[in-house]
Amino acid sequence: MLIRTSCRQESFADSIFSVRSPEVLTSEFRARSLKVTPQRQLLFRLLHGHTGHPTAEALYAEASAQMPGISLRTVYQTLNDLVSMGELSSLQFAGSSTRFDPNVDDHHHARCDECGELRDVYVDHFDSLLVSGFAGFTPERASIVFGGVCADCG
Amino acid sequence: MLIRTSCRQESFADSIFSVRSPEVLTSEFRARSLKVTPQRQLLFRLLHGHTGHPTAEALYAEASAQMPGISLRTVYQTLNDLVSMGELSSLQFAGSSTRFDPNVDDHHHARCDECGELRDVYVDHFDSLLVSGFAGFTPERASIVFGGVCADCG
DNA sequence: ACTGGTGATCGCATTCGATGCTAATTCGCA
DNA sequence: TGCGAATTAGCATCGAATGCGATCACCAGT
Repeated sequence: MLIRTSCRQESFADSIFSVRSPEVLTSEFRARSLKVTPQRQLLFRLLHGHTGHPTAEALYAEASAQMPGISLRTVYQTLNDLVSMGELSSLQFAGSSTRFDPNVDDHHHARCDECGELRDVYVDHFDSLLVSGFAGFTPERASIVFGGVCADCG
Repeated sequence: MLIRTSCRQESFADSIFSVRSPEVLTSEFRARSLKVTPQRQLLFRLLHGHTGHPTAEALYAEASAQMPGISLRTVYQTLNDLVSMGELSSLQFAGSSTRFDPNVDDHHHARCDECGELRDVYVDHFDSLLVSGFAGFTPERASIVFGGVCADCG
């Protein structure tokens, strides 16, 4: 397949794309009459600065290390809250469990066929695409997933 | 979002995109030492001409009507065989079960946020996209999913 | 500070989609 | 026609995710 790539990644490397700061999330939760418990604060911290695409289980493992006894149920609960507040997005792929994406920027994904590794990619000139077949459908969003092999598996 | 749409759907409406004919699938199965049972023949027929994106359960329901006693297990088995032969593709979305796509043409999808309805769309000028962030990743495939509202739900 | 009320936590049960397993059966080549 | 190999069907199992409910804890208002 033919894909034009740009070198813009250097500029991206400088910025860190993650969920908003624990402080902001705290206010957001309070504003919605949701309580800010130690469990939630821990998850806020874990997510902030997270550049990967962790599963609920992975976050549960990280959280358990710092707070033994925290429940997987609580992790799911908080992640779902964040998703419905738009502070986090969730991704689903065949053959693996839901991944949570702390990057809520407008971006897309590349997924390795071998190991399942997921990386963020940025797409320009999206509006030069020419789409046929909508016929009454009103598009509001688009997400592109590139399949291929990552550097490690190549 | 800004998306250019073309009127090419009229020309597409003339063609029928579905899985290959039962005869072809029969030869394909034989060529791989896979047996062509009545259950499989039935599924070949159901899939051929199918323009939607049925789930395994839906196909099982259709199949059961014509062959009471057929097993859901067998339906999954045959669908998976077809997928690994490249005669069918499978799609997964959050909150719903795997959908099988009899259209193996190069195309993309639009999915209604309300009812989950899925339609095929065709994209031109894909190679005018400018992508950054691959960094070692070798893209081989891309799939675009448009989210929005369909004609019925709008 | 204290306290009441409302939401959260946790762990267990449950759901749902999908697959593993296996005895009995059937396909298809010779 | 017969034999070996693949398939079927049904049940068990699995994994991800959610429902539920008793207990607990945050926090707004006093």
